[in-house]
Amino acid sequence: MKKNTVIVIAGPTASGKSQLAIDIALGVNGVVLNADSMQIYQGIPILSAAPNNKDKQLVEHRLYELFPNNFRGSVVDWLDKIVPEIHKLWEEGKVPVVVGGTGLYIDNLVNGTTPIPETSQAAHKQTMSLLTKIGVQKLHKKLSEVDKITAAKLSENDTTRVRRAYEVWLDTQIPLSAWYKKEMVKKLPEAEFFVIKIMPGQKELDERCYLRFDKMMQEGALQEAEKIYKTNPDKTLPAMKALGLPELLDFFEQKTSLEEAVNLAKLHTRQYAKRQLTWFKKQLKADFEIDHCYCSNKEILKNIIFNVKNRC
RNA sequence: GCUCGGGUAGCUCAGUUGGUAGAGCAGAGGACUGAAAAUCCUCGUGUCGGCGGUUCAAUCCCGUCCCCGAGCA
Repeated sequence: MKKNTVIVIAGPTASGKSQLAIDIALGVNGVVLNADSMQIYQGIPILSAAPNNKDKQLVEHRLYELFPNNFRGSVVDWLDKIVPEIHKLWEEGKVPVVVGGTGLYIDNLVNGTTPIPETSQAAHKQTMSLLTKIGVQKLHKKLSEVDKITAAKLSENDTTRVRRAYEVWLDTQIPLSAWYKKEMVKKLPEAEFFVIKIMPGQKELDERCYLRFDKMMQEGALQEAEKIYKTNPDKTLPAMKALGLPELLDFFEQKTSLEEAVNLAKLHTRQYAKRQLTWFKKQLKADFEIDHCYCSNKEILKNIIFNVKNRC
């Protein structure tokens, strides 16, 4: 295998990614690296399904629980962490096995990032206050005056993207659409990626989503949520959106029963898995695809490792 | 048994001063380049509880029956 190999495992929640990552890492002298936007935060290991001690004993895991949960992280914060980590592993003669369900992160790692500088606090704050003052639709209108192309592409209700586009314009005086014409910058141009997708059918996945949350509850998800609840968290923080956490916080605030919270958490997990499936289907190209959830299948594992060694 | 509510989409409910009805959630599909476990887009025929009556026309008015809830006996 080449020295600059990076194995990437993508797939929806509950598809068995983490298990596959461990099995592959064991087979190729690898180290598992996190590519999940929730598992980068501290204080929610159960709800975010971060690897447990048993997993960590089997094979080394890095880039989990990196930031405090009141930190607003982004793809770039993660890239800044994972890129040096991959270099380090290459030097150690180990294979990085990147695993996670956050398509955007994987996409940026594999295909690169538009070289927009980090937006200033001032631009961010100004946009946020504008947003709360005039609302998304009017902000979208303002955006269309300075960046017609982006505005036309976005729904006038798309808070996240309208905000981002306006912020970039405000900060750089260059429209986002102009930035997108520039060439993407790959942070690991020398890397040889081998992308594995797990793409199970929905029915199979549904059941696993439900079971997954039951298991979380058995492992102490409620206690974890209670700890967060006691810190009186800002619910707009990314980490506070971890599936199940908003629902359990509602329970502690006596807005719902526990049963209802659990049912909703399961539902939302299922809906999320579906969104991931859609994303991976078209947005990410794979070198190897599995059409069922992975449960330590030796044949599949052998096949994958054979393919990796053959190609990389 | 009587009185009052209510029975409308898979669920919670709007609504029609009579011209056969629409939101949220759920469901299906889709988008996605710095909050992505986020954010957003598209898709709505259902004996309007049953049966009669009045009417050109009834889910709406009247009668009656059935079911659910509350109160009174």
